[in-house]
Amino acid sequence: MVIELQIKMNEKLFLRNPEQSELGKKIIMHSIQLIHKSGFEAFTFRKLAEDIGTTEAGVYRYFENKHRLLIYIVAWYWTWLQYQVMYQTNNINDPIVKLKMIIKLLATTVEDDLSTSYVDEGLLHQIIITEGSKTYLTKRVSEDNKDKLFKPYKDLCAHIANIIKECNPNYCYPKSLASTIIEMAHFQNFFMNNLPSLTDFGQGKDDNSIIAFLDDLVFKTIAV
Amino acid sequence: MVIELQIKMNEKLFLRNPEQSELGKKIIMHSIQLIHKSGFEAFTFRKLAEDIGTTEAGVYRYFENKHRLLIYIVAWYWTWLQYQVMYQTNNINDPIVKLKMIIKLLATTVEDDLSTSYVDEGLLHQIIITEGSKTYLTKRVSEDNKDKLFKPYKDLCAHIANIIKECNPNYCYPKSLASTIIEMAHFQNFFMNNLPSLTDFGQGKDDNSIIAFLDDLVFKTIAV
DNA sequence: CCAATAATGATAGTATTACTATCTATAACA
DNA sequence: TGTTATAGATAGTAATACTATCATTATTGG
Repeated sequence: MVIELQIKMNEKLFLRNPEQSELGKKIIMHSIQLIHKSGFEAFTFRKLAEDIGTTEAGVYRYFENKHRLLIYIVAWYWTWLQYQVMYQTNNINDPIVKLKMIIKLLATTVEDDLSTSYVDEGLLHQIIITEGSKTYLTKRVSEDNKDKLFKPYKDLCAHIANIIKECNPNYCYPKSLASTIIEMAHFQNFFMNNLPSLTDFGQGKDDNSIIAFLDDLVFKTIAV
Repeated sequence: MVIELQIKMNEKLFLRNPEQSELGKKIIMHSIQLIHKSGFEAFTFRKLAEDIGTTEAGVYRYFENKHRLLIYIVAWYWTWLQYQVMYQTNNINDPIVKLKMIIKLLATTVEDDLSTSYVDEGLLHQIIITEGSKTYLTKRVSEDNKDKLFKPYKDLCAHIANIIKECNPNYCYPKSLASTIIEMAHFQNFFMNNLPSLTDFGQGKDDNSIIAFLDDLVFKTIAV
C-alpha cells in the first residue's frame, strides 16, 4: 500500500497551485535543493528556471516572488510537522511524554519522508533552521499574517502551548514557552554547527544534546 | 562635563572607518534611520546616498556592501550593550541580581544614549530585533565568524554564561541558556508586536511581561 | 473528433540593484 | 607650495526582479 500525503496549502501563498502540475512540483523540489545549496539570498527565479529547464516566466506563473515561495515551503514544512506530531503523539495520554516527543521531533535531524514524493524533508528541515525566521522578520509581516500565511506555524505553537497547559495549568506563559521551544530547537542547532561558542554542545554535533538542553529547560520551568 | 563614548570596531567590518569622518558618521546615522524605516531588504546604498546627499560611490568607499554595514551597526550595538551591562552591574556582587539586571537591559526598550552623538540606540534596538539574526543566518557565517565579525555578540553571550555559572556552578548549559535569553528577549518582543498569538503578552505590549517571562524561565532553570 | 480552454515555452523588454571605474575638485598637512 | 587624502560627479556593467506578448502544445467537454 502506498499512501501519498497531500497537504492543502493556503491559496494566497501561490498564484497557481504547484501541487497540481508536474512543473509546479518541479518548482518546489528544485527550490528546496537550490535554497539548501546556496541560501535564500543567492536564490533567484532565473537560476531555478534554468535548473528545472523552464523559463523565468514559467516560475512567475506559480509564485509572485521568491519570498512568497519561501513562505510556501516553510508553511508546508510546519503543516507536515504538525501532522508528524499528531501521528507520533496519538495514543499518548501523559502530556509530559507528549511534550518530550514533540521536543524530540523538533530538534532531531529529519529524514526524507517517502510518502511525499517531491519534497525532501531533510533538506527542508535544514532550510527552516537557516531561513525560517526570514519569512516573518520583514516589514510585511502584519499583512502576511492577515493573509494567514503563518497559520501552520501558529497552529503548531498553539498545540504545543495546550500540551504545556495540560502539564501545568498554572504556568503563566505557555505560548511564549512554546515559541521559545520551536525557535531554540532551530537556533541552538544553527549555533552548534556554525557558531559553537554560543552553545554548550561541542564538536560532537549531536541532536541529543539539544534535546537534553530543551528538556531540562522546559520541564524545570513548568514543574508543578 | 561631556563624555563622548567611543567604540572601537573590528577593522574588517569597514573599508574606511566611518567614525573618523563626518561623511562616515552620516552614513551610520542615516543607515540606522533608513533600515529602521523601511527594513533591511528595501535598504540600498543608492537610497542611503540620496538621503545623505552624497553618491553611491561615496558609501562604497566605507562599506563593501550593505550586509557588512548591517553587521557593523549590529556589532556596534552589542559592544555598546556590553558596556551598558558592565556599567549597570558594576558593584553588584550577587550574580542573581546581576542576571536580573541583564535580562532587564536586554528586554527593555532602549532610549537614545546621548553620549553617542550619531547613533540612536532606540532605533538601533528595534533594528536588532528585526534584522539582528540576519547578520549570521547566511551561507557566509563561517567566514564572517573567522573574521571575528560576531565577537561582540559572542563576548556578551560568554559574559552572561559566566554569570549563570556563578549562580549555579552545576548547571550544564550556561552558554545555550545565555544565547536563549538574548534571542528570546528579542523574538518575544517581535512576536508581541507582530504575531501576538505566539506569546502570552496581550495588547498591553509591555516590556515587563517579557522580563517576567524570562526571569521565570531562567531562575527556575538554574535554581539550585 | 473537433473546438475551446488552459498550461507551457520562447522571446523581449524595463526598472532597479549592486557594484566598479575614472576623473575632477577640494581640504588638510607637512 | 606641493603632496596626499577625501569627496563629488559621472558613467558604465552585469545581474535581479519583474511584466508582456505570442506561439505551441495538452486537456477536456460537447
